[in-house]
Amino acid sequence: MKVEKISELTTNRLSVYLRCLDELSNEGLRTVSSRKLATRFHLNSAQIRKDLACFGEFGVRGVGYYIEDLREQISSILGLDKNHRVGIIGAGRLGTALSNYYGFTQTNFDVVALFDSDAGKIGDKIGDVEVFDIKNFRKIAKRDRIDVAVIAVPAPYAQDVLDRVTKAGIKAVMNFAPAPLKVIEGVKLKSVDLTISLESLSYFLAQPAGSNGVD
Amino acid sequence: MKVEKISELTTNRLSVYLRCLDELSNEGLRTVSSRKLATRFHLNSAQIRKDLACFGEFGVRGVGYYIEDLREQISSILGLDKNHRVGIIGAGRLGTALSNYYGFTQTNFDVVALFDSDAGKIGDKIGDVEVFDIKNFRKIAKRDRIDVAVIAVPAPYAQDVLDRVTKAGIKAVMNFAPAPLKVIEGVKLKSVDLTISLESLSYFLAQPAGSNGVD
DNA sequence: TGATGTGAAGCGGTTCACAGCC
DNA sequence: GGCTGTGAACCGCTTCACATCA
Repeated sequence: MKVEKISELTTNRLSVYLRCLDELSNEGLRTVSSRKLATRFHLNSAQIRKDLACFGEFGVRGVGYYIEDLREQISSILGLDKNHRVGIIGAGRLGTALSNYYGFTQTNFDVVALFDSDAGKIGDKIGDVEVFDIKNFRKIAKRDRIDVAVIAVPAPYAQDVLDRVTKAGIKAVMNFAPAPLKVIEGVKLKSVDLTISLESLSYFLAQPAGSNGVD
Repeated sequence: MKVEKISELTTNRLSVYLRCLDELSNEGLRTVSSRKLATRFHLNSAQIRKDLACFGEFGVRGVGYYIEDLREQISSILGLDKNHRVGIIGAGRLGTALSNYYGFTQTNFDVVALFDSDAGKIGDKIGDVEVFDIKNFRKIAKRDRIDVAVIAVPAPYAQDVLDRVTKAGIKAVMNFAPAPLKVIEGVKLKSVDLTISLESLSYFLAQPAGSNGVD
């Protein structure tokens, strides 16, 4: 077992492994080897072993991994046994869509508040989540024990929003605005930039057929 | 100018540079050096120069880059001067939210059709986009000249949908389902996995404060 | 002088290959 | 025999440092 710093790429893959194990578990399997996992889900067996070895010796030589045991181990590593309370900033189309997103509703993340600066939206309810004035973020965040912020505002406002939520003590932020943001030490920022993804597709389609690589 | 294979990381950054240049352009600036670009937008100047050098010599020594000229060059490289027609498979919450997403409506991507297998949804209109039976994908894709597919169905159906759209000749696919998908040669697949992003935040929050790296 | 474009060095992640264990 | 865990090799991306040019 390594004690070095864990790469984010490794933890990202743990998420993937977990979902693969869920599928195998649903099929009633009890054990799986890294090779079987790899061939079935288009992964690399050495990488699976190396990723898991960062956190302990979960496997049994000659056998593989016990699926249920490994699921629990990975869940625990990823902190999926702890609940988080999410505040979404931006009650526009994206923000309201996210507040209903099953990824939030079916996991250990609960959306407990929306925020906006538009007086016309403040006080609205999206599902059973209320829209608050962004000016009251600190107060509401404290009252509702929000520990994760989701930025779903237009790009020009994203940095301001990020600064505001980090000043309120939020340590984990997911950003959907297509803008490069600067975050202070000790805060985790994950950006999902659909613009980049779309333009990447655009670039691919602009290449002469067959001359470009594929994911 | 290199003629080697262009890394996807490079083209992703071109998207970022383009938006940075848009901002500078709006401020009325005419030129910018890689160093100024880097310090202002939290980027690396050497990387900017190297990325751009892959496609030509756009800069002027002693001066920097002409903003308007560079914007046009990058737009052209990314194929943003060509229009694309998007079909979204999955008319659930995510699919319908995406069909209204400004990223689609304000760029060279037009959403022209939605698809679903739920008879209760087929024939509906989301905005002015109709929902078709996924069984008719090939026919509608041809009729409406769809060249980009967006997968917004639950994970267990994602691979089937991907196979169907690639068989219909689609060469560029954006996937929102949290599942590792296998794609045939010559097709570009971009996956946006919110589950991974959320679990990454969960992992970070589960670490003892200060022991974990930050983006 | 000031900035680009680029070979070379550095670094981190992936893959290989095998010792060690069940 | 089969599979894990892991040092070593490999590979690709990033960063440095500087020759080159306006």
